Order: sequence, then structure tokens, then C-alpha cells
Amino acid sequence: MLTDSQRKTLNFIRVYIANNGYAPKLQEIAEGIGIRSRGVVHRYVQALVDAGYVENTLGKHRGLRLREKTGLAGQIPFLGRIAAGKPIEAIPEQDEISLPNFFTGEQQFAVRVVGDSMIEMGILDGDIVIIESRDTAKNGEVVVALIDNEEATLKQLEHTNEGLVRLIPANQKMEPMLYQPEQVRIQGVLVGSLRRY
Amino acid sequence: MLTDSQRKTLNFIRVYIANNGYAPKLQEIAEGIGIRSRGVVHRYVQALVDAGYVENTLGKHRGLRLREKTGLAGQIPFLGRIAAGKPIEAIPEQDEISLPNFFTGEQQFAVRVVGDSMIEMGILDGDIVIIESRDTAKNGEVVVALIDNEEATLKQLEHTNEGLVRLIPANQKMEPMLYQPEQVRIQGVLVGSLRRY
DNA sequence: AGAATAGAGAACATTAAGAGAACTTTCAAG
DNA sequence: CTTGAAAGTTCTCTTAATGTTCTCTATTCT
Repeated sequence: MLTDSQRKTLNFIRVYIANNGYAPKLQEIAEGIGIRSRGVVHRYVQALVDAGYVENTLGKHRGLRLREKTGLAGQIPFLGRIAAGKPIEAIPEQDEISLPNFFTGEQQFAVRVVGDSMIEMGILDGDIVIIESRDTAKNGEVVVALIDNEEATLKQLEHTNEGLVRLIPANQKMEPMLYQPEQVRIQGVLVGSLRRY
Repeated sequence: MLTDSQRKTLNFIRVYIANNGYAPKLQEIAEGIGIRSRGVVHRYVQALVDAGYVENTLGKHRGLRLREKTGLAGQIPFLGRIAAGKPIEAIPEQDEISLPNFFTGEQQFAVRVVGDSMIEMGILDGDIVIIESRDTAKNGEVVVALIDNEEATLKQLEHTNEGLVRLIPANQKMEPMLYQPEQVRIQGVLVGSLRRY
């Protein structure tokens, strides 16, 4: 169980290594977390070593290395934001992503997307999308819709002024389709997506 | 049987831990449930301990732990494949996806992408990408690269025949960039992405 | 009225954070 | 190879923050 300062220290080390490729000096850590004493930093680092997050080559300059902490599955260190042309920018407050907690919600299911119909919204062939089971949706939401009780499709929803339902693919090569409301049954609404390379 | 305030306290602790991965301080609980007195919070927490909902490491900061099963979370029913114009097609071998085990691998970290430079590969502004720490990559892989030891960027990698390194954005509006090999340090390789709507 | 619940806040004990001195080791410039 | 500055290590001391234990007051419900 890390203390606040220890966690802050670990986070700084991770971001530093991601940005520089080598470990920080104690002095740099001190400045990074906003204190002055190298001795104090050393104490925090030692705690991280004891807790298994970090390895230390004793005495060597920049001798810290990150260790794979084999704790709970699905916890991934979150470093911050990456924008082209800048170093990775740390975000205080959040230092880990919990995959189980990332998609929280009631009544969800997952499907694998086949085809390119939503490619312009960044949903590619093979992606897995997380859907929240619902039978209604607002304009603009992306839904899993069942058409004529036989075809399922993932499209953006629009209720037209004429009382019809339009299902809009995110792909210039495809045309939106118009349906009578009773033809279309909404099965759920898109709440997330994930992809593995 | 918990009182209203005790339930409120328990709920706050659950949400806090789910969001942060560690327990709140009494002061934070107090603010969270809208009161001022740490002493009162302590009384509620003690009641939760007595009722078996929570464990406490005496005296330690952030020493609370939930006694609930947290391991089962993160399973989402997997219905199969959805292709426009067909029913959802069940895949017999798999009926659940396990979020904690979705990204398995050594030395991973996550960053939030800022900007549209990879938009044509389905990585949008705000997406979170999972990176596996490595210092080498093959042609075609998407990497976090450190340029001149100061800029970090997410681009597709290509080693040219001339021995140079090309970093290619997935965005027609942006140009690939050529670098000397010693200018570019590879920090990791893209292995996954996730997005929440 | 009496009991249960809620809240404030003082007082105290302990933990955690931080400064900085003193010492040892590493490392790079001569 | 030598040497001195810089880095890592080990301390002691101080302070700030947090958890713990009280007492007191108010409110609600039976």
C-alpha cells in the first residue's frame, strides 16, 4: 500500500522514463514532485523497491528500473496525454486505468464489428464494441438496431421530422436508410469500443 | 442494518476506490458525503467495520479496504459478430469477454491521445491507447517514438532503404517525417485502444 | 420522555512528509 | 590513473496531516 507521496514518485518515474528512455536522478524526482530533499526522495524510492514496483542498482546514477508489478489483472499504468510534438504530459489525480471499471454500467453486452460501415467514427472491422441494452435512443446516438426482426446493424440513429427512422452509416460510400418506426427495434446503444492489434 | 449515513459512507468509499484504486481519507469522505467532522466519519466507518463491510488498518492513512469480492467484475456477455444486413451471429467458442484479461502482456502502459494524427487508423482524439514498452519495432507497427529526446509522438514506423526512419501519421492532412535513426528512440508499440462514449 | 441518529469540533497519538547534514560511491574531465 | 563534483545513501530532527477518541448539541421517531 503506497502513500500519496510514494504514488506521486512512482508516477513521476514512469512518465520520466517514457519521455526520456532512462531513469531520473533523485534530484530530478525531487523537483518533479515539488520537494527539495534528496534524502526524502530516496526514502520514497526505497519504499517503491520494497513494494516491488521498482528495482534499484545500488549506488549507480540513474539506476532505477521499472518492474512489472504482477498484482491485479487489468490494472494498467496511466501516464497521461500524448500529443504530437510534445513530451508525454502527466495528469495528476489519475495514475492507473482499471479495465474492469472502465466500462461500468448495467446491462451491457459486447459484439465484434464486421465491415467498415462505421469507419469514419473510428470503428474498424474487427473492433469490439460495448453496447448498453436499451430500447430507446436519442438522435445522434449509435445503436444496435434490429430491422424487420431479422437483420442487426450498427448505425447512427435519427428520428426524422416525418416520423420515420433513419439509420446512418459512418462511411461516405454507404447510404443512410429510411424505415418505418415499427420496422426498427433498438437493441442497445454504443457506449464503448476496444481493439487489440 | 446500516443507517442512511453509514450507507452513504459505504457507497462513497466504493466509488472512490473504484475510481482511484486506493481508499479515501476521512477528510475526503466527509467532503464526499457533505459533512465537516472527521470524527463523525470515523464513527460511520467504524460501524461499517463492525458490520463487516470494511476492514481498517489501524492508524494508517488510507487504511480502509472493502471486504467484497472485486475479482468477478469486468465480465461482459459476448454475443458474437454484427455485420450490416445480417442477424447477430453467435460465436460458439466464446460467450464472454474478460476485460481484466483483454490486454495481456508485459510492461504495458496507457496514454490518452490528443489530436487527429492517427484518425485514419481509427484512433481518435481522446482515445486511450495501450502501449507495450519496447525499444524496437518492425515496419508498419505503430510506435510511441521519442524524437531528439524531447518530443513524444504516436506514429506508424518505417525503416527506409536509405537507413532512415520515417514516422507516418494516419492523416492525409499531415506529412510523414524523416529522421536519422539516432534521432528517434522507440519507447513502445501500440497493442490496443479503448474508447468510451 | 427516551432512544436512535446525525453532526460539530476539541484533544491527543501516530503516521507521513519534508529539510538538511554527513557520509560513501560513481563518473567524467584532466 | 587521479581527482573532485555530483549522485546516491543514511541519519536525525521537525512539522503537517491524518486517524482516533471524546464530549456536547440538535433532530427525528416511537
